[in-house]
Amino acid sequence: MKTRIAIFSAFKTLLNKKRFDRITVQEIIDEANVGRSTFYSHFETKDLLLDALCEDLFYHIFEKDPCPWVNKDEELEGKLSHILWHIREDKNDLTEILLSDSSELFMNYFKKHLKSVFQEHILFFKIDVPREFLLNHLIGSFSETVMWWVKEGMETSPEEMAGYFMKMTEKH
Amino acid sequence: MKTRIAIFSAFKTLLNKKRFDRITVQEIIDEANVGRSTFYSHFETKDLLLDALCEDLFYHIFEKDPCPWVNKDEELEGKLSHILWHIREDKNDLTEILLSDSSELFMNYFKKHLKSVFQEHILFFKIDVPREFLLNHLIGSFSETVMWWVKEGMETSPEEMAGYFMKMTEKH
DNA sequence: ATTTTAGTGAACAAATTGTTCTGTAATTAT
DNA sequence: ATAATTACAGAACAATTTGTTCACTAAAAT
Repeated sequence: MKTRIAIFSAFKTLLNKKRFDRITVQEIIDEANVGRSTFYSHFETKDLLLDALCEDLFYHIFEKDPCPWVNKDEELEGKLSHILWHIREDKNDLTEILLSDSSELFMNYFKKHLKSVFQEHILFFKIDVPREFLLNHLIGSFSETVMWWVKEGMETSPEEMAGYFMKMTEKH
Repeated sequence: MKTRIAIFSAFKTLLNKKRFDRITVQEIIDEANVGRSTFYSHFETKDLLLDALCEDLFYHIFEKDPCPWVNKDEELEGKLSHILWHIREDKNDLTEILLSDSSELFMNYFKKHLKSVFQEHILFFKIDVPREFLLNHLIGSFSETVMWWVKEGMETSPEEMAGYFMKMTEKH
């Protein structure tokens, strides 16, 4: 477990310095102070390391657990600000990574999870466009919202931010 | 010039088969039937080849030239459907590339150009959110719209598609 | 105390990168 | 037509990277 964390940590450090596809396994090994064979016994591939890191980073953010500061019967807007809270509170360098050159890789993972969030609320939107288009639009534009927010330093409060997003896609 | 086209063509072929970062210069050379030194005399790097290809692919789409099917004093919706027309009419395998695993790389380039398009119309939106957020939202969600449209086979007409997009972000 | 389990690091072949060099074909200019 | 210039081929190069294997050591669990 200690090795796994060391590799994750080294990987995150490197992600802040250079693009994912320019990072070599060798560099990760050196940065993590880990034997070559040890790395490969933990992760088959650099890609699978990325997947594992995503899992690790986003696990908390989408947990279904009740959260002290939001009630269970929350509306979409509440759920979204809940997600924003988690991102800001995160202690795993998630926001640093979202500022890196490889942020898209992580956003892709993020979007996959967002799908189920929006799917539950899709029927409340009374806009006359194909449902699949609407879903895609909401996922895409919310993840863009998150990226913008993080880049701006997350000074706007999560609630206000969720409010901005909702304003953009009024239910009519 | 012939060599340049051969390299572009080989690169596009490979992009349909595998991710950008898994494509090697060697493969491009082999596919293009081009000498090693020839490749490097044309493109310093695989990354710069990508840039050049983007330039090539998107040049026509954002050209300012008057277009037969749209008048000059077009509104945003008209401009957007104009862009969609160009994407569908394109004969440079653009849509194939937008379906590839490396589509994000091309969408990033696309977004850069979209900025100026939306900037000219940003003041017409009367939504009470920060202007920079609004701009980011429009660029992001329109590029998501394009991706969705391409993935769906571009069966919806450009005009209708632009209409869907505009419906999502009503000016209030 | 002994048996797993986890980690080290060296060595390996194969592949890739970017450069340099020599030689050849194709243009362009004179 | 001849000469000069430019474009391309392809071999060779050292340096790096990749993924695997092996023999060996440290730590944990039984």
